[in-house]
Amino acid sequence: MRIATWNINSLRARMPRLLEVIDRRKIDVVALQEIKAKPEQLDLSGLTERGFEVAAHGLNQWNGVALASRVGIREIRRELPSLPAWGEGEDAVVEARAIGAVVGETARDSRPIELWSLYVPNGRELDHPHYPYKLGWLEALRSYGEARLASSGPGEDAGKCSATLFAGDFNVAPTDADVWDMAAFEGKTHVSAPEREAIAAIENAGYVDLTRDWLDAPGTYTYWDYKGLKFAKKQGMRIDFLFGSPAVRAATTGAMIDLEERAQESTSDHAPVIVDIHL
DNA sequence: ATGGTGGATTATCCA
Repeated sequence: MRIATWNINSLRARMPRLLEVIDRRKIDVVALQEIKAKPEQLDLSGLTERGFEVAAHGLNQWNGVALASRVGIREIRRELPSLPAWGEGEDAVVEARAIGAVVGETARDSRPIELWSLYVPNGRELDHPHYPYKLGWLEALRSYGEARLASSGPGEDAGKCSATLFAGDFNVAPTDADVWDMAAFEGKTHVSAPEREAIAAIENAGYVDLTRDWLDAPGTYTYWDYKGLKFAKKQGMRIDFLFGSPAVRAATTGAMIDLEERAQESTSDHAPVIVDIHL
């Protein structure tokens, strides 16, 4: 099963590109972020013609996530537990920045995976209220991930429960090698110690970055700002990840970042990140 | 020091 995660920066603007990536890379399941649309605004015919089931979740024009699978969607989970709300008083909402689904119980793949498409809040500035919101959001993710592993003891269906995958745009570069120039990020979000500690806590809970071992580091990034020809100058950041539980990690046979796609005209500022998993 | 680009929505906001 080939699983991709892609911050697509508008699913409506980018549907032709998504279909081309799916066809060229033979993607079975894709987690999308920044779909920038409400589910009812989407024309999904290109995906359904290819045998995909789609689940989308979005509240406004800039966040919003989706999952598309052609190995089946058995069950949809619309929100992670205990995500913090953003906003004041009556306007406070739990933003649509996570959608989960259990996918992949087919003849080819003997065990299903609980897969989450995540858009971790950006944080904006270190002194902005969105920054502690981001840290709280990551802590809620860690807590859920830890509970998932703890609940899958040997007594009860351990293999099934522990096949968990958190895929998406984490808006954190976990190490200095994951940004093109640390000096350019002094005093900025995405590289601060608390953000990196929040990612490390998810790793310490038992989740593994499935791509790191398969990449040529440094300089293998997933995001390059549209501004200033950053892709041509190889000035990017690695902020898009698939974090797998031990069962998923053991079943991973390869990974790549689709730099070909990022080089196309009219594509997202993020590249698709792709892993092969054989459970 | 500012603005550089792009999307959705419509002159700003967000990334």
